[in-house]
Amino acid sequence: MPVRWAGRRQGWRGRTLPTMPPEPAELLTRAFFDRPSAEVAPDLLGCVFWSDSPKGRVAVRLVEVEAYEGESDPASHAFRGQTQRNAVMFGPAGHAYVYFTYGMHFCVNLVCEPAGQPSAVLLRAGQVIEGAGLAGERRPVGRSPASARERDLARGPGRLCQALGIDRAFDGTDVCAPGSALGIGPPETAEGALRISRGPRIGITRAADRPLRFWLTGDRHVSAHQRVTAG
DNA sequence: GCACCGATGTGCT
DNA sequence: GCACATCGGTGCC
Repeated sequence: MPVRWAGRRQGWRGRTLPTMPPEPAELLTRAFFDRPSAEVAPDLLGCVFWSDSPKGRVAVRLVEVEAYEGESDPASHAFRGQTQRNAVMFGPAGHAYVYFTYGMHFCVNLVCEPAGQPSAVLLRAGQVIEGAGLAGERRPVGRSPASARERDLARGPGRLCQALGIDRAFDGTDVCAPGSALGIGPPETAEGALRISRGPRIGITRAADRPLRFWLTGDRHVSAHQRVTAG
């Protein structure tokens, strides 16, 4: 009998895991996301995030995330208060905040903490574990070798959204609700103790020293180079 | 492998 | 205007 561990408030790292079913049938609960983003972020590593469309499902195993806080975090979109663009960040936990950036890319975050306390975790990179064919169709055909193309399918926040077909239409999607176009579940298999590194966030200029980026140590699907390790 | 740069839309200082 | 939670190409090591 599988333990309903996805419903626990705490993360599961360091615990002995029960045998999981082959399909990620269980969803992470809203209580899981109802915590500070810096606590949620490392617990998301190894989890399975997916999108459903008429063409099928694409699922990734998350390998790199970044925590963004609210008014205390100058790098957060919520820092200057609520606008139409960032409204979802000010809503309840467990919803997807999708924004458009650099004129051509989307990024997806999962909102943490209760309504009125804006914080979120940016999903920066993953390993495609289901629907690689569909993900490849959505990504431009490059000249790279096949192994690099597999690695690059969802390596980086813009690529991850492209592979999963995520755009602004997904803004506000409840990832904790069964049947949503976006969903997230616990790791598919007991992975043992994951080796997690942390360091400064990427691509920001303000509060660039805070170590709020988390990634799986040594994983080749992580987006940027793993220069800085602080634990 | 690494550095640089242009493409592009949106939301602000 | 300009800064941006980016990416893919080119050129060089």
